[in-house]
Amino acid sequence: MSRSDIQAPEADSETLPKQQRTYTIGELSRMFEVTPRTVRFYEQEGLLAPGRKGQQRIYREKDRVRLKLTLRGKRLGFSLAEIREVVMMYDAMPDGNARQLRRLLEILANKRDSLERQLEDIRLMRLEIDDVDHRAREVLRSLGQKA
Amino acid sequence: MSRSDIQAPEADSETLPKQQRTYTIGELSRMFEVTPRTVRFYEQEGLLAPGRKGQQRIYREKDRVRLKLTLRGKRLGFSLAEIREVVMMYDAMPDGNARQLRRLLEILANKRDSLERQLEDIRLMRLEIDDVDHRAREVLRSLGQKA
DNA sequence: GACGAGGTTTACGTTAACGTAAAGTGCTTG
DNA sequence: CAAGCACTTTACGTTAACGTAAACCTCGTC
Repeated sequence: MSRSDIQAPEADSETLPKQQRTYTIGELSRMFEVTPRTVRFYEQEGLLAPGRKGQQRIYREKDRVRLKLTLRGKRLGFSLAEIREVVMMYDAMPDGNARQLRRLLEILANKRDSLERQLEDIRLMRLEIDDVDHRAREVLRSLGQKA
Repeated sequence: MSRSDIQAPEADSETLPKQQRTYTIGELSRMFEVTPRTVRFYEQEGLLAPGRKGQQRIYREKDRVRLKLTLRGKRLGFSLAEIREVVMMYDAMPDGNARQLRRLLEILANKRDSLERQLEDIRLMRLEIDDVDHRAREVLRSLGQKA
């Protein structure tokens, strides 16, 4: 090992003062089962803002959380633009002027409404699925086959 | 009014034997707040199969329900291909051979899983939103402004 | 019979969210 | 030092889900 004194080696990976853990793009993408391309694309879209060591990206906890939130939003069918709306304003909060904050509250209320609608949609779709399921099983039984 | 005997006029719109009510593409698209283009596109993708009177499309209850289900699926972030998977097999059921039916049950189980994951995602995202909401309100208060 | 309101087909355009390929950089290991 | 990873930038390609425009029918109406 000819590494000099660049930074702490990843020897002790679990016993850190909660502040230092970083990730490479490869680690992150494996962790969430996305490609590096996707991670870079999210950065380009303003959803992530990793640091750099030379030309390499270094991701911190904050970035990992953001990525997690982003992917969760995607699973719910939100666009990256919508996700950014919330995620970024969350960061812009500390220095937040009142207008921005009110705008944020507005957006949050909208998201909440959207989620409620989704809940209802899920409920209904479940009913439909159960219905189709029942019918299918009955037809199967009428064919003399067991479930 | 010089319409002859093409079909029942829409005079009695509520007292029909449950069998005859039809819709034009314009009616449907207004009803669901989508463009006619969208409705035609869904047909092209195999999600709708309206009848024809001459060159005009005529939609029945069945088509309206399909459209409703399709849009619900979209709100939940499913692709048209995924939606078609379920919607079409639902129709293919009556004549269903056992293999098709088992395949359908499989698909349904997957959808159910997907919905459960979404429920969890919604739950988590709600927590996040509430959190951000709280923080924002507190910052606002610290600025001497109410809510 | 001109016309306006709806419908139709055909076809090219657009946006989001990446995929994929090429060519280069930096480290470490045989 | 050659080779091999893992990372980087640049840039063009691709797919889904429509939008948009043009050009055409077909009514009932003025």
